[in-house]
Amino acid sequence: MSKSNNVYKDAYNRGLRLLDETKSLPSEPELGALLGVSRTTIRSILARMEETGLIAWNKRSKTVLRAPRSDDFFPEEETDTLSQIIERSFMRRLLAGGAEPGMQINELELAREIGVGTTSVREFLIRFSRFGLIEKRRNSHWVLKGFTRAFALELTEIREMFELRSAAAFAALPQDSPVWADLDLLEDEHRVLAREIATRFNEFSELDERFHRLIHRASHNRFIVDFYDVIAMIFHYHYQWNKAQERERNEVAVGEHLAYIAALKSRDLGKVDAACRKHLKSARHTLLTSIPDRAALPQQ
Amino acid sequence: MSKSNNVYKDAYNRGLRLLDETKSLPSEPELGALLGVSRTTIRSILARMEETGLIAWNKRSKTVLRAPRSDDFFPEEETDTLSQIIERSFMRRLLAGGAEPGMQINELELAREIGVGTTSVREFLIRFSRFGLIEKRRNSHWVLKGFTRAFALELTEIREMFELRSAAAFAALPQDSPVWADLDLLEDEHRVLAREIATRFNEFSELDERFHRLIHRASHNRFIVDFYDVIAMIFHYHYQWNKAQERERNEVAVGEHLAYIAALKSRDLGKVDAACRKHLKSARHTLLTSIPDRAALPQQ
DNA sequence: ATAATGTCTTTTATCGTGAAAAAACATTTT
DNA sequence: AAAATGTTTTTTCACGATAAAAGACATTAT
Repeated sequence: MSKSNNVYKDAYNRGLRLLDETKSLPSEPELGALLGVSRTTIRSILARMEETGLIAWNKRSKTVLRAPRSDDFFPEEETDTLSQIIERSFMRRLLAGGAEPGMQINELELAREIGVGTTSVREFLIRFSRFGLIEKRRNSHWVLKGFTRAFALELTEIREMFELRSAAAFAALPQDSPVWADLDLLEDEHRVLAREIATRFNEFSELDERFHRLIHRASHNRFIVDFYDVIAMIFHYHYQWNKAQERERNEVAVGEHLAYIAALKSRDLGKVDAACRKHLKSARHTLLTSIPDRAALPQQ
Repeated sequence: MSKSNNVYKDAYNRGLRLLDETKSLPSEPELGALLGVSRTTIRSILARMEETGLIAWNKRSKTVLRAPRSDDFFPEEETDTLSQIIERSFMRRLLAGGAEPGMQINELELAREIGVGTTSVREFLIRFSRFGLIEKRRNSHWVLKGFTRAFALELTEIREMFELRSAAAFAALPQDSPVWADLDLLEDEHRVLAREIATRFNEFSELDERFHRLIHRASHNRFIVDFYDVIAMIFHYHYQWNKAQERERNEVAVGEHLAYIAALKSRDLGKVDAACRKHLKSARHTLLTSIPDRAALPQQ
């Protein structure tokens, strides 16, 4: 089958949304920059839009003829990257239970089960390995280390170390740094969310990630910034499967974020440290309580 | 060409060294455990040893007939992993100069130049990316971030954070922990090396790695332990190309290690912290002085 | 009965191949 | 002349295929 055209389909869908807003589309290079794809892909998109009667296309003129209907869009599942598909499948198995630490991971079996080539699975596993959940045996299989209590503790230990340092660096940033404006915007979003938490509590996870990434960026250290990928991945799946008291948890977290933001704005390192510690402590607690404790298992 | 048989060749070479020591070889499973390969590979090795008249092999009896000659060994370069070959090629280019930050990395070109398939190069780049020297642009090329001063500073910042914590954890380990014996052994090796530093200074780098890995392991944190891979990789290549004052540098470092070891044994956290800081400071200095300062380059 | 050897099956590592997407080059339009 | 469009080339991504290596099963020896 070689390569799927999900880049095209995804960009096409996003392109359809542009049609609502204007009478005519901009130049090809501009569209490319807007949708984050090459001109080659833009031209395929335009060609299809012309075919389906959405636009009239002649060289520079790209006039919108009608608004897109829901059946103009490609189905969501066709716009995913192979690597996203594999990740989702893999995490489902991992969290579905029956995935005991020490268990071995079979590339061929995974590939067959998901219906993709072995190369893609191999590449996924290599990329995934930096999360510390799997490990490779030289010229042999991968071993699942498992999403255990030990894993969560090791992860949060580093997270706390990194975030305390980043927060301190953040508070020390000069007044004219653009991050303060970013922080103000995030603060507003937090305020709005706090007010409407009853109905919009599930929007917190995305806000949470943006907030912590902003702070970590102040470290100016690529290893710290990159480590947030591990945390984000874990929290992403954690949020998906642990829905217990989600509203309450998020409400508390929003409050902690606001206190944390106030501390940062005060630029008082003692206050920043305290607010950061408090939030990280409850984040750790939330994560830990959602992990089944299989303490007695052999763990090599 | 599919797969090279370097596993077999490397294990064969290591197997030849066993012939010097005994009159007859152990069972196949035992040999497998000894050389770290499967029985399938062991049997190929035995078959060849029989063919070349090194042993007489009949079921359980594997009698050594003669000592191996130098032409019995496979040439060194045939025993390397593909991934080692690619890494070496890649690092040579990176350090040879002309590799400016921001430069793009072409998988196909690399593959052609090294004479391997693109898959292997891709997998190498994915694995290598965790070192923070390269970065992938979404469905496009890789970008070289470069072995810059900024990189070295970010690397050492994390290293210091992790090692101070590990050293403290180490010093807090109970007296009956086996690490103290390991530490004693390493101390002896340091003493011996200190005495013969004039001629054996180039053996330091390997000892250095073993020492620091022992300390990091005390953290019981996979992220800390794994991070040492980044440091080890950088120092490995750094040692290879910066030979200026190698003897003096290593002599100083051995001394610092001995002081560091003494501090650990004292279990006095203040002393440990001081000795660790002192050593890390000079390690950082050594690394920084060997990096050409191309500060003015755009660095995205 | 345990542990080795002998044989067969499965999995991993690597390549060449081809379609999707990007990038480079050439031509036209404003 | 600058910026767009049109065309061609190159690179990335993903697959199936194949030899090396691992692993499983069957048989034999202690």
